[in-house]
Order: sequence, then C-alpha cells, then structure tokens
Amino acid sequence: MVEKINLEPPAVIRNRPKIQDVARVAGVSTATVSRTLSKPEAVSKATRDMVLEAVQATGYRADHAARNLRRRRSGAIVVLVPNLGNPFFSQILAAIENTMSAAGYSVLIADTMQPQFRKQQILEHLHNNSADGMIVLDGSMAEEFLRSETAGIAASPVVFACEWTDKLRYPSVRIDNHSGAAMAVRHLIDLGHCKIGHIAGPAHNVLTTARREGFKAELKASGLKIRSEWDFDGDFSIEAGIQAAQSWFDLDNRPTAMFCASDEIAFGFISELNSRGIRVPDDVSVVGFDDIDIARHFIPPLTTIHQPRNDMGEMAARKLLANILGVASADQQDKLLLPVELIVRKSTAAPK
Amino acid sequence: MVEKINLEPPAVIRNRPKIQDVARVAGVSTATVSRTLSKPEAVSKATRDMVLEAVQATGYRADHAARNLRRRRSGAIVVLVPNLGNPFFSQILAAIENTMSAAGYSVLIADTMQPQFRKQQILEHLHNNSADGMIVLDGSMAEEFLRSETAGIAASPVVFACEWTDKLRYPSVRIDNHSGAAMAVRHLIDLGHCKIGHIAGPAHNVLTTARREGFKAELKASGLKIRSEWDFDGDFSIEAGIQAAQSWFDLDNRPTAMFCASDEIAFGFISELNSRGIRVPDDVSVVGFDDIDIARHFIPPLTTIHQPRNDMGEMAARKLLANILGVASADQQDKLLLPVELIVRKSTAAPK
DNA sequence: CAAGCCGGTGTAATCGATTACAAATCGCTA
DNA sequence: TAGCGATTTGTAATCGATTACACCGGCTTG
Repeated sequence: MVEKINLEPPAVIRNRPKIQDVARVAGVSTATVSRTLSKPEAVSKATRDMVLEAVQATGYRADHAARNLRRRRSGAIVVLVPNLGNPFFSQILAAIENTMSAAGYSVLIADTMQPQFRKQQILEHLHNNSADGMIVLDGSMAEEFLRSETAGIAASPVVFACEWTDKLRYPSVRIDNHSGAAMAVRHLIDLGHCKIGHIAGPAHNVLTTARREGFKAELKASGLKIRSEWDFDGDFSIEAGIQAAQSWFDLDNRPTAMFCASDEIAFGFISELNSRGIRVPDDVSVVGFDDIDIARHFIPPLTTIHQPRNDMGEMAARKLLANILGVASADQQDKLLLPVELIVRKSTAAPK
Repeated sequence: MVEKINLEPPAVIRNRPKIQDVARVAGVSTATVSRTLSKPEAVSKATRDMVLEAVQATGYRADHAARNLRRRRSGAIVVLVPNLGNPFFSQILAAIENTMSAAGYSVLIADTMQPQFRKQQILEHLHNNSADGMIVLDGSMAEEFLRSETAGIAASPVVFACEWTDKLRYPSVRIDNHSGAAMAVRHLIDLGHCKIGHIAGPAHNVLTTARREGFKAELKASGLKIRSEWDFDGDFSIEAGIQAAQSWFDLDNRPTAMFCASDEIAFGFISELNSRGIRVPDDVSVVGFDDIDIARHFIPPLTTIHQPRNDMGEMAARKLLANILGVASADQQDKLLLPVELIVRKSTAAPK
C-alpha cells in the first residue's frame, strides 16, 4: 500500500515542464496556454492570470524546436563572413546582430574561409529550414549560389552587403566605392600631387574593380597620366601593403602619393616604409579606405574614406527582414548605395 | 472525365519534398529512408542505392526543426561576446566557429553590449532548446547565470573563455594573466627601468585584477616601489590609453615605462603622446597585452604579451563539445590555463 | 529438423507546440 | 424569452523526422 505512492509517476517533478504541465496546473487546455503566451488579447483576463501564474510556478519555457516545426520557420538567419578575424567585418556583424536580435531573430555565423566543400555546405542552412534568410558579406559566394540555383533549389531571402554580384538578382547594400576612390584621388590632387599610385585589393573582387576604376576615372578627369607600374596588385591585408612598399621603394620614379584600397594596406605600407626611413606624409602621402577604428590613432593618423559600417549592417538586416516578412519591396530598392566620406587626417600633405 | 485528372493533387510537384516523398519514390518506408541517411550501415546496399537515388531525384533535405524536435537537441551553440566589434574577440570567435562547424554545430552569436533586460534574455537560449551549450567570453555575465540558477533553472553545458568567474563552478579556458603581466614587467626591469607604471582595464574585471596583481607582484619581487599615482584606471579601449597619456603627461615625476593591460590602450597612449611630441621608446617604453594583428605593424611595432587566441577558441569549443556529448570530464581540467609569450618589438628600450 | 539468432524492413508512436475548427458561454436585442 | 453575434475555450490535427518495437526470412547450430 505504502509503496504504491512511490510507484506513481512523479508528474510534478518532470525534467522540463511542457505546455501540458502548465495547462494542467492552470486547469485549462494547452491551446489556451499557447494563446496566452502568443496572443494574450485573445484570452480573458481571468484565465490569462491563471496561466501566467502556472507558467511562473512551473518555470515553463516554450520549446523552440517544436514551435519552429509547427510555424515552418526557424527564427534565425545566417551571416556569411569572409575572415571573421577582420575587424571591418566584425563591426558590420555587430550591427546586423543588434538589428536582428531586436526583431527577435538569432544570428548564425559562418566563416567562408573554408575549403570548397564546406562552402557549398553553408547554403544548406537555407534548404533545411535552419535559417530563414542570409546576409552575404562575401561576394565570391555568388558562385555557390549560382550552382545551387541551377540545381533547382528554391530561392530564399538573401541580401548581399558590402560586396555584391551582378550575376544574380539578389538585393544588395553597399557603399559608393567608385566615388569613394575618386574622392581620395581628388584630395591628393587638390594637395598638389600629380604622381599618384594605387594599391589594389584582391583580383576578381568587385570592390577592387570599383575602387580601381574610381581611381583611374578621377586621374583621367584631371588629365593626369595613369601609369601601370604605379598600380600595384594586392589584397586587403597588411601584408599586401608591405609588399607594395617594397615595390614602391624599388621604383626609380616614385609616386608622391598612394591611394590604398583598404586601411590595412595603408598600415602595412606606412609601417614598412617607416622601417626604411621613409616618412609619411613628409616623403609620401597615403590615403586609406574603410576608416577602421585604429585609423584615427595610427601614427600618423590616417586620411581615409569612411564607410558607414553600422548603417550598412543595419540596412542589410532591415532589408532581409522585409524580404523574410514578405513586405512589398516597392519602397525597397534592390541596390542600396550608401554614401562615403573623406576623413582628412595627417597621412596626407602637399608634395615636397 | 477529363477534368478529373486535373483534380488529382499534384503529388509530385510538392513545394518541398519530405521524407514521405522520398519513401514513395524509392518504394520503401520512411524509416528506411531515415536510416539510410543517418546510419547507412544498417541498410542493405541495394535499398541504400535506391534511396539515395530517390533523394537525388527529389532534391530532399531533412528538415532540421523536425529532426531537432525528435532528437531533443538543437545542433547549435551560443557564443556570448562583449563588443563584437573588437578584433580580439572576433578572432577567438573565428576559432570557435571553425571547431564547432567541423563538429557539425552551428554557432549563434549574441552581443552582451545590450540593455540589462536583453542580457537576461540571452540565457533563454539554453532554456528553450535553441542551443545545446554556450561559450561565454564576458565574465560579467556571471551574475545573470547566478540569477538564473537561483531561479531553479537546470544547468546546461557552459564554458567560460578568456574571462571567468569564481562565483560559479563552470569550466573555463584562459591564459595565465598573472605571469603575462609579470613577464612584461620583468622585461622592462631587465632593460633597466625602475619607474614603471600601469594602465589597467575596466574596474571589476577579472583580467584587470589578475594583470594588475601580476604587475605589482613582479615589482615587489624586484624590490621596486609601487606608486599608486603611476597606476591608472581605464578600460581596454584606445580612449583609455589617450586618457592615461594625458594623466601621464601632467605628472611631475613620470614613469619611464608603462605596462598596458591591452594593445589598444597602448596604441591610444602612444598615439596621444606622439601628438604631444613624446617619442616611444625614446622617451618612454610601452608594453601592451594581447598581440592583436596590428601590434606588429604599429609605429613603433609594439612589444606585447601574446595570447594564443586561436588555441583559446579551439580549446573552449572542444571543452564545450565534450560537455555536450557527456564525455567523462576526468581528463578534462576544469580550468585550462594557456601559456602566454613575451614578444619583444620596438616600443621598449633602455631608459635614457 | 526445430530452435535461435540476425540482418533488414515496416508500422506507428513520439518529440512539443500551434492553430483550424467546433463548441460553449455570455450579453443583448427584438 | 428566443435568437443572434461576439467572445472565450477546448479538441484534435498538424508540422516532419526519428526510432522503439515487431516482424519476416534466411542461416547457423544442436
């Protein structure tokens, strides 16, 4: 007799309370509990209070897997980042995270610096319901998207940010790279430079192309000669700046000013020249691109093109949200071009 | 008669194929399809081939929400990052992401620079099955954990990394901050400095305390005086370095060397002094802490304490995985202390 | 030749919440 | 007071995959 009590299943001491438990405690149906939690106005005050009390008492938390299954959504998005370690991207990421989490979405990150087979795998997120959308900061992922499209896989909400692609019709948020580059060159010309060089980003990158073209266009507009030996290939890294500095150093006829496709390039360039006794801006002027945090505090403080990183992340997130929610894209431009700004600091001066 | 054909539901042209569709096409049961995909060795080669073919034909992708619901797991973890924009953290994050994604887990990010009510909300991930575990890079989140523990919420796998807390029994991965600081000071003493100051991190932070104590301990061990007016409060930012530079500048009796609790502090300090005509290392030596990427290329290249960021992220991820999978923690130390390294560059020299 | 075992497969219960639909209740008017 | 609509609540189907259990045939073994 006495043992029988112990044989009863410990109904109250379940591991994790489920909606059934709350319903039982509150003396209502599971439907009512669910409604109380998702649209409280559909439930009378009296029962609402009872339910909320029962939720408190049981410590109930709705299981997201179950909810997502039924609602046919995941409540998460993926951000594809090339090189997470780069502060430029992580700040955009921060803005995206803020905007999305305020809207009730979680943010999954995926680093695209991965072997090829993993890159392809990343897109699975969109096909298996583990994400409702994707923000792509890596233009080179366009190929992967193309491949999956030709594989007949349905399109999901995708927004490109920073980088973009013309091969696909996805919306994008980006800055005006062309005029940014032009502004940088204009500034150097205004200072009196006429021997102006360029250190470019990685080959086959849309940003590299846009900035290089802006650079050339402004030179041409001012009637200055474009000399290919002053136009260095690189990537966006510090190392590329160092490489370019060596090449620059070896030139017989050196440009007196350099426009770098990124701040990091500029840092590497200045740092390497500095160790060889060349001074910036005394011996050569340098303009960067991006305006990352340290730019302001580098020695010398770097003249650069400011990108509104926060705005860019936020706009990308908003656009993605609008696409996910199916808001009419009438007022949503497909290409959002954000303005840039020239920040003049101490790394540029008139030529000697 | 003819219309009747059109009234048939277009069974083949479903929106998204489900396991039922694959089963029908392959002529087997859903159980067999599931088994083929999750443990192929339990299925005969003949049927396996049929199923895989059907998967190809239909373009089937297992729905994660459904799988997670049944498997009672989410396949994702959360990383709590204070200030995502900080490159120091984003590099650790990159290492975590690599390790976790290789293990088949997704990584959710959450920025803890949020209003209080959102901080509390972050822990919900662990309570509603939207994450299987959590890596915490923000020691100050310990309070939220405490609060949720006293609220009787079951503990989930959690690992602290970089920062930690002694109030809770969670495992942690961290560097040896105390000896890092001591090494920095030792280096300065070896160069001949005896007036050594410190710029600290934010108050109430474990790293601040550990590094400050390492700093003081080494001074004391060498019989040098500890002067409180040479010990500046701050945080880990560039701004803090600038502030400290102003205070340093105003001193009558200035230290000839400064140990900074972060590289960013050092940058701000050097940058501000530079604009006031004070040279590093000629007039004052500076040691940083962290060895972030730009440290090597700053002007002057920064002498600093190197943190193995990649190892730290990877170890934290591994430890979390072990906890999630329930691997015996016998060989798993609760506190993993990673070694640091002094990197001597050009920002330190013998005093004049 | 019967019993037992094993690899391979199908049936159906299950994970936990949401929600369409039905039913009950209440108030108010004709 | 009957009847109608509005409000509130409950019942049960549903989301889609996983997996416990049962079953079946074939092979080994005593």
